[in-house]
Amino acid sequence: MVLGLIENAGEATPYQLKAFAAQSVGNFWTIQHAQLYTECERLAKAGLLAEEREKAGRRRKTYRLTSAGRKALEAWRSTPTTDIGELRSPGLLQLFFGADPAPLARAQIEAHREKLAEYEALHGAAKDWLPDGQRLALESGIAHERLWLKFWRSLGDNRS
Amino acid sequence: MVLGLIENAGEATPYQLKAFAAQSVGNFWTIQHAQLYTECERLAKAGLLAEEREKAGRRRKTYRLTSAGRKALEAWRSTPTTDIGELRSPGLLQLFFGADPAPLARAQIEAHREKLAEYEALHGAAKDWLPDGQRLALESGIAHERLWLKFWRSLGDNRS
DNA sequence: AACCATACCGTCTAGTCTGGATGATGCAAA
DNA sequence: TTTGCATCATCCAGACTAGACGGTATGGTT
Repeated sequence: MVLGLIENAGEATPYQLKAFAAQSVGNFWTIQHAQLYTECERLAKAGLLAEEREKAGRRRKTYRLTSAGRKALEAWRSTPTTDIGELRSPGLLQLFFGADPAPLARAQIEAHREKLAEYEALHGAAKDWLPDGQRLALESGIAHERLWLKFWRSLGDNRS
Repeated sequence: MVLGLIENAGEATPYQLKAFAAQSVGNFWTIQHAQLYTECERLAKAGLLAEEREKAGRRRKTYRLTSAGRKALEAWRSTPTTDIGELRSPGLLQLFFGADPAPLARAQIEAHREKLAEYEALHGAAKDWLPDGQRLALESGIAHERLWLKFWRSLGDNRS
């Protein structure tokens, strides 16, 4: 993920990566911001990133891909994973263990509705210039949000 | 999750919990088996579980809910979460960062198809006696698998 | 010119979790 | 009796989490 973000950006500080991630890939794959700093260091030590540090002031570290980094990213990208991940929905966990469906459904509907609105706004604004992969990932996110809404609406009192 | 599993089981050793989780909640919420041992200890220390250890042989530790544990579980269960979790699909991540859709789609379709078949077999066998929450969670899993299949089939060469 | 509010940016820590190795016990078949 | 397999528990290094904390730059106010 870090290599991919840096490829997109050309070059970036960890702090910038944090901002990039927050409004794109972060919607379905999150990491802590502190992690970005250690991960960049690790990747630099492994020779996949080149590090350049400001001499004065904030002494920001800027990273860019090395050719080894580009190669590693490309290798990862061209090896289709068969890992399907997991849903990891806290609401589903509560339901699984016997929570009362109606109030849970209300809470989840509200939250998913917000998320869906956010995705749709983004999609409307960006669908024409987003790279294919990013647009497809967003569309997948939208479809999943719609499914969640359908699921939770089918429970409970059907009033929202 | 641990409290919920132990409530279901009445009493259990961490090793048994591992088995219970693997074929139920583990499908959408996984933890490492080593974690079950430390988590049970932690919960026992917090007074939520009672621990009983065999005197001889394997010296297994068996856990059951204390009344405080029952209360904590019930409190968690009756506080609907607004956390919607995240997708965290490695395949989607590759797609997002520009992977070639066709071969990726093939790999994902195959994996999701297997998972769906597993869920459907389980659903067919257990839908009549499973508690509502567990059945609904399973049905939600099935719906998501179908969505994933639809998504990945819409990419690539459409040949599977 | 001194001050202040706010954004920007990076680091740190304790506790938790991961992946997987390691090793021990019990049981049944050869 | 040995051997092999399933059962069961623990351990470790490294990674990650949640969030506190602290420093730096900028522009506006007094």
